[in-house]
Amino acid sequence: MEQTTSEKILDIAQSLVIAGGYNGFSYADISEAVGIRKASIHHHFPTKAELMQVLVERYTQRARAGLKAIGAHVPDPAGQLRAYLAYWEKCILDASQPFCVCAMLAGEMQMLPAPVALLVQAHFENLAAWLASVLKAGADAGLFRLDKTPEEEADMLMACVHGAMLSARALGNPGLFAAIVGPQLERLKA
Amino acid sequence: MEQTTSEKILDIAQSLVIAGGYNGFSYADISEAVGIRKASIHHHFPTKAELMQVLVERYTQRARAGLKAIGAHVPDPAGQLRAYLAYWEKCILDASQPFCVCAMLAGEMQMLPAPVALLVQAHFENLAAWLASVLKAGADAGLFRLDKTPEEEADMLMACVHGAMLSARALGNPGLFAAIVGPQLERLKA
DNA sequence: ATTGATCTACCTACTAGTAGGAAGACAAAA
DNA sequence: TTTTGTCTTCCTACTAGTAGGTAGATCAAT
Repeated sequence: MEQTTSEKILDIAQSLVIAGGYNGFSYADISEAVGIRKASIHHHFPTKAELMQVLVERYTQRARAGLKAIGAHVPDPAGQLRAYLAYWEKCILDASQPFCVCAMLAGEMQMLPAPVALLVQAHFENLAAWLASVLKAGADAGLFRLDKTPEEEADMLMACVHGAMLSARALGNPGLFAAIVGPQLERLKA
Repeated sequence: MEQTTSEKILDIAQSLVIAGGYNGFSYADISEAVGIRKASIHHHFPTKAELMQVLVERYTQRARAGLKAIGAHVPDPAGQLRAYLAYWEKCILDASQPFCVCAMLAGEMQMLPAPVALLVQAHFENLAAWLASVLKAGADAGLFRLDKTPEEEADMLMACVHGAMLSARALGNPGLFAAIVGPQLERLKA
């Protein structure tokens, strides 16, 4: 076996969350897609809240690892931002993951089980902090010209990324993501 | 009677959509909030899809009227953008309408009844077109310095606004909206 | 012999939606 | 003026289907 049932369940659940959010899928949907009975999913994840907690934990952990990997493999801050944006551009263009799980769930914040909401918030904080650190490094190196503090610029950039995902989806135009986000990177350059 | 039952239903449904999206509320929720039986809601809106269609139609119509009013009452393009952003800033700060209905629904695009999805898309197009027209007017008057075409700059600004709403919600920080969106207006000024 | 994973079968609560009737408003007809 | 009919709104009572979740059995692997 190369992929456990739990992982299959999480993979399917994640794609369902990306498509329709927390209230947009059911155990029956997962059951059908994975090919096991509903009750068997409860064996792996007793409640939907626990399933979502594990799912978001896994997602945010992977995101942290991904950002760390960019930091390790790409030398300059500009390249790091480009790598981050290129990752999402690819995910959206090939429809493999056309939306951020946490951005999706952020819209439903008020209806989420508290532990899940906390994980979503933590992901936003973590992503903003990473962007801020990259922006600061770039500014210190004289590569970026920042109008505001790195933290404020990071919040602005993160919002643009999530908003670009939303626009691409609303207008059914995957290419729009890059069109919106590309110039944001350009204008940072000193 | 100063507000019809239909309007009450739409008002409640709208606040529920803003809180949790299309799949985040039920006729039972509306019933409880309005104080009439479930079946009576079906009298006014036979199906949920029809309810949502009327709701989004009303929302987008009001939005168009609001943008038109800004154009009529505020003379300069910079002031028009400021008025638009100030409107949302107020809505978010006083929590009267902490999210755009269509931005909320855009996340669930794939699960929406087709007629509703079309209305959501139309609202995005309409808002982007208004922003583009204001940006163009400002650029022609020498008030704004645009790096890209007005249409591209409009897409960027719209994404920032929606992303700022999402960040404010995810981080539980209403003030974040203005912090993100304010500098975007600043940097346009020639 | 026990454990983990799966199954069938089921539960309760809730989903959108329907059938049919009661109460009032209003206007036309007696 | 009263009566009749129609329209609107809301109701109780219901349906079929789905939600998340549980109980208990089977079976293969340890």
